[in-house]
This record gives sequence, C-alpha cells and structure tokens, in this order.
Amino acid sequence: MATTEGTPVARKAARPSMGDVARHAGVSSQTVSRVSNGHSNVDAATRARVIDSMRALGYRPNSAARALRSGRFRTIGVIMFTLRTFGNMRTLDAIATEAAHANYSVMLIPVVDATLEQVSGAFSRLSEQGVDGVIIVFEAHLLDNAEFTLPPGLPVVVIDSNAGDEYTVVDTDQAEGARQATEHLLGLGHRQVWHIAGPESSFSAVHRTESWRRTLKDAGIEPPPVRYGDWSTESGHRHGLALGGRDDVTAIFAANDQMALGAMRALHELGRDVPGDISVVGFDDLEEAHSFWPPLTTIRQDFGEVGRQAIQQLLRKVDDYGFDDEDNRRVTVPTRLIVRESTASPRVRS
Amino acid sequence: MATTEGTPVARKAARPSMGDVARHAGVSSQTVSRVSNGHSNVDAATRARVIDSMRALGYRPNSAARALRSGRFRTIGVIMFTLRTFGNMRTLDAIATEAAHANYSVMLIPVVDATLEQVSGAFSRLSEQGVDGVIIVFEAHLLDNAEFTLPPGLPVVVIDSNAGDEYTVVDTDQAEGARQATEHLLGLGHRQVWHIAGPESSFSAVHRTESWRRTLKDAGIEPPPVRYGDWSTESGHRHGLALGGRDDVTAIFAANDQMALGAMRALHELGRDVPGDISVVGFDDLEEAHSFWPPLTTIRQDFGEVGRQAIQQLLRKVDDYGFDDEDNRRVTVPTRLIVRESTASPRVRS
DNA sequence: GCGCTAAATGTTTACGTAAACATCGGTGTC
DNA sequence: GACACCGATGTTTACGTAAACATTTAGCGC
Repeated sequence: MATTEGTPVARKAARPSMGDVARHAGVSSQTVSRVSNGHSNVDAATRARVIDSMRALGYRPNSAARALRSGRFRTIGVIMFTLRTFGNMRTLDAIATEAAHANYSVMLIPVVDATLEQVSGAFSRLSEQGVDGVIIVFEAHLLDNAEFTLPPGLPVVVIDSNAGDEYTVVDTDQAEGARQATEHLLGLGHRQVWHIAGPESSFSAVHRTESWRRTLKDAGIEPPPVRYGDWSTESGHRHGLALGGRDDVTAIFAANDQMALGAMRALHELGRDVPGDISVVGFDDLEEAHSFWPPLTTIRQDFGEVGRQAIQQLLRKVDDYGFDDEDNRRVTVPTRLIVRESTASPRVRS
Repeated sequence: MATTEGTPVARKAARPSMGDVARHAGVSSQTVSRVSNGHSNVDAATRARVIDSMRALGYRPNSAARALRSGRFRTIGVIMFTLRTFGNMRTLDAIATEAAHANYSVMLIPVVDATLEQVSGAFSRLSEQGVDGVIIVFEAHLLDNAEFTLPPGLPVVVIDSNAGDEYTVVDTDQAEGARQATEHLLGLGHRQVWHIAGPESSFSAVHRTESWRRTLKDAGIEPPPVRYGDWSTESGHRHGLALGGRDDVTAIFAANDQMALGAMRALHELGRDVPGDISVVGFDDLEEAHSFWPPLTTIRQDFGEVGRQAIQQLLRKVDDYGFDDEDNRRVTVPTRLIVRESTASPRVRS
C-alpha cells in the first residue's frame, strides 16, 4: 500500500537553521549568526539581505543550540513557596515583566510545601533546566539548612527574608511599615496598640512584630502580649473575637490585610463599631482593601518595586559573572501608610 | 605583575559532563547517557557505579545539550495577560504544580497589555525560548486576529475563552455557575435578579451574562438591563450605588467577588441591609469572601482543576506529537454554589 | 563445541550555534 | 610602491547529549 511507505503523515517541516538562511542569502552561516546577534561588523546591504532571508524562511534561532554554545540561557528561575498570596503574585508579575524588558524569560519553580525534599527537588530541577540566575521568594531560614545547596556559581537574589551576607536580599522595609502603622494609631491618641502577628516562622512577620514592639517602647508604652495568627482571615477572626470582647482594646495593628479583614468581621459580629470603638490597621494594601467595610487603613507595600529591584540586582550579577561575586547588597523598598476609614481617634471614655 | 597572567580570578569550575562521569566510572559516555535517561539495558552493577560517579562529581545533565539533541525541552510556556487576578494566579499555581509532577518546567510569558505587538512579542519570545507546548490564558478572540500566528506545530491549550475547534479549550463551566447563582436567588423568592456583568470583551463575562439572562427567561422573567463593570471593586461600587437607590431591587448577581464586594460597600453606605434589603451573590469564591461583611454567597470556581486539566490535555498533545493533532477537545470544569450570609429571602413588602 | 541470539557496552555522528581563527580587499602611511 | 592595518566575510571547531550503528560477551539449543 502506498501509505505504508514514504513520509510519515504530515511530519512537521523541519525548522530552518542558520545554514538554510545562509544558503538562501548567499552568505556563510557565521554572517547569519552575526546578524542574528546584532554584531556591528556586517555590511548594511548584507545585513538587509540576511534579514530578508530570515523573514522568507521564517527563521527562529534555536535557543537550545544557542544556550549550549554560549552558556547563557537568557532565563532566570523563580522559586516560590506559594502563589497564593497577594504579595507573591504581585512580585512575580513585576519580576516577569521586568525580565521581559531585559529580554529574559522566567522559569517558575513552585515548591508545594516546605519540606526538604520539595525544596531540594526545586533546586535540582532548577539546575537541570538551564537558568542564568535564581530569585528565591521565601523564608530563607530554610536556606541555612545544610542539607541542600544551590548549584555553585549560580547568582542568587533572595526576596522577603533575612538571609545573611551570602546573598543579595531585596525586601520591603518591614520595620518602617510596622512603625508607620503603630505611630499612626498612637498619633490618633490611642494609649495602646494590640498586634495580630503573622506566624513566627516568617521573617517578615517577625520584623513587623519587632518594629511594633520597639515603636511602643520608644513611646514609653509596655507592649501587650502578641497574638499570633497565620496570615489567614480565619486567624484574624479568632483574635478579633478575643480582642473585641475587652473594652480596654481600642486599636489593633494586624500584620496583613487578610487578618485585619477577619478581625473586622469579628468586631462586627460582636457589635463593636470600627473605627468608633476600635481602630484597625492592616498591612499590604490588597486590591480590595479600599472596599472592605469600613475601607481599611493599611500599609502599602510596593511589590512592583521589589520585583524590579530583584531583577536588576540579579542581572547585574549575571553580567558580572565569576567576578565581583561577593558583592552582596541589601535593597530595601519603602512602604507607605494609606489612611482610610478603619482608624479614628479613640472615643473619649465617659 | 602576577595577577595579570594565569587564570582569571576564581573562574568557576567547569561543570562535569557525561564524558567526565564516564571517565570516572570507567565506562563510555553513552552508558552514562543510558543511566541518566533511565534506560533498562544497563547492568545493575554498572548502573550503580555510574550513579556513584555522578554523585562524586556532582554531575547535572546539561539541559541545553539535551534539548538540542532530543528536540524536547521538558518545558511548557504559559502566556498570561495578567497575573493580577485571583483566578489567573490560582490557575498558574495549579499549572506549575501539575507540570512539576510530570517533570516539566513552566516558562512564564507575561503580556503587559493586549496590544498586538505585545502579544506577538510574547509568541516570538516563546518560540525562541524552547517550549514543547503552550497554555494560553486569556481572551482568545485575539487569537482570531490574523496578524500573528503561533509557531506552527506547537501544541496549544487555551484556558478561559471561547476559541473554536482549532484549539483544545479548558474552562470553568461559566454557564452553569451563572445559572446556579440566579436560580439560588429565584429559589429564595426574589422576583427579579439584577446583574453586574464583567466587561464585554471578556468571554467568561459574556457567558455568565448570557446564562443569567437565559435562566431568568426560562423562569418567565424579563431580564432587566445589564450593568457592565470591569471586574473592579470600584465598578461594583458604582453600580451598587445606582441599584441600592431603587427599592425594586432585591437581588444582585455580580459576575465576580470583587464587584460584589464593591456593591456591598455601596449598599452599606446607602444604609441598605445585606441580605435583609438586598441579597448579593458573587462569582469566584475568593479566599477572603467568607470574611466579607456579610460573608459572601458566591460561585466557587475550581481553578486547580482547570490548571490540572490544561496540563493533562497539553501533555497528551505533546506526547502524540505530529499525530492525532486535530483532536481538539473542550473540557468543562464544574462550579459549586457556596451559600453564606449575603443572601436571604426577600422581606415581605408591607 | 558450533553457531545463534540477545544483552551489555562502545564508537561514531549530528543537532544548531558562536567563538576563534583565517582570508581577502581596500586604505592610509612613509 | 611596500607595508601595516582594518573591516567584512568565510572556515573550522567545540559545546554536551543521545540516536544509530558496531562490537563484545554470555547463554543456549542441538
């Protein structure tokens, strides 16, 4: 039968290579390479001819061959613990956008849970896939664990952690944000500020808590016990119920907007007025925060700037490769207090 | 000076190649390749020796060389219009996780805005970086535009659109969700359901709107004019103010949770009780929706399942490559009504 | 023990690119 | 006018892997 011999059914036409373009344009493949990489030492007429041939043949450089030859992938890896937080999503967005500007692609490596195998798996997958550098977005005390190591010589930037001098770190100025929140409440006349903290395993949470404590102490106030949540609205709700039941509580600083939201729901349920009875400040400035009821006073993080800085720092390292490798910096991105309607001066006690 | 000659400062040790491992283990590099790829025809003792050598030398396969040789990258590209929506983030999370299970990496290509150049840029970046297939998460009417084309022969799965038979499409069952929302409100005794729709440029929005309209008609009710929003809380707020000012409005179905949130804020501002005066239903089931005030009745989308299905469909195509290429399916993921406290039977008119 | 088969392993080659080196005119210098 | 130089282009080679083919060895039937 005719069908059993000859070409397999509709095999895809082989992608044209440099050689094909070179033949079509009547030049050597090296000249095509030079045009492809934008080298200057090609005659204008030749360049035009080569470009025409590329168009005609639909030539696309083969990234694998290019990477094999040049050792550069034009790709950066991003390791994230979760894509489920607003902050990470925004950061990723900024990273991807900024990387695209620099003509880099982003390879996303999720870490489903924070077990060692998972993290190690992410690293090995990373080092097998080709990347020129890595941005790690997670709590970096895991990095201190000696059980796994990053591929040596791979530039790394860490976001959102307190990793030491071994890495370049980019982070929101957690301390400044917590201070702004606390001072805002004190400035309104509150005598005490309660704090719903993030989990102790989170460095950003710890930084916020420490800064809240310090701000109170600097104002001559003895900080009340910290109430630890887990970032969820549910934990905010739980602490909101507890705090709302006491009439010595007039101001709450929650370490993120979700917990602030949960706390406000609890206060509503208890019939307490926000901000009449109790003021609430969040942290993050979620998209929705201005539509919470009441609209939430909060600390805005500039996630976009964090992502941009991370890429810039990383590409600096990638370009300096093998040289200057020890120049690790700490980049801090400022926060901003956004005053809405969940905060007010405390009602004068009758 | 001594430093001007000799080796450059601390040049990174070259990564070991198969040849190095082969020499170390006393076998040929081809045997190393066989071990590396898990082929069966290697003696157990030899395999063990090779694996030891790999460990000893810290061998990692070079993905560029592997891709060059085999034509497979073990990478899939994801093109997204925005990472700023809850749904896309969740979908991306699921895609990345599922891909990792199948030992694929995910290359993220953001499209900053929906201009043709942007989209074309994303495609060309994609075809230059090596990917075995693509998942496109955006409104696919752009795909109908002839100005750009996907690299021919590249398997594609489209999420969240009504692309035609040329692509495999995975999507939430928008129609079912809108019907569930509308029927829930009718079932509570409301005589009319108003709709705050998503933008007309969004297919999922259009599907929800159409299904809402059909459900009302099927119940013998003439649908009121559609109020178009843009997914933002702000637009929900605007329509909420308008609808809340009329006393013939008792039930609102918003096409996403953000708009529902905005609408509820408007109703609060107008002094209308939710759900006493007006019931509100959203769509998506945001993480925070159960902590809105009141907790929001909404339609839960299973973004995780959408992502999983997309990967499965795509990998099926990748594996079938060049064969069976025309087998495009439409996979629909069911929704679920989550009843909370923003809906109730209408108050009996006095 | 001969020839056969199959399993284990080795050898050769090509994938597409870009660096390194080679060549070839033309130009300016003395 | 001989020579050095430079810019444009061509030629050769190596990157690390895996497919295709070649070789060796052991086991087995008769």
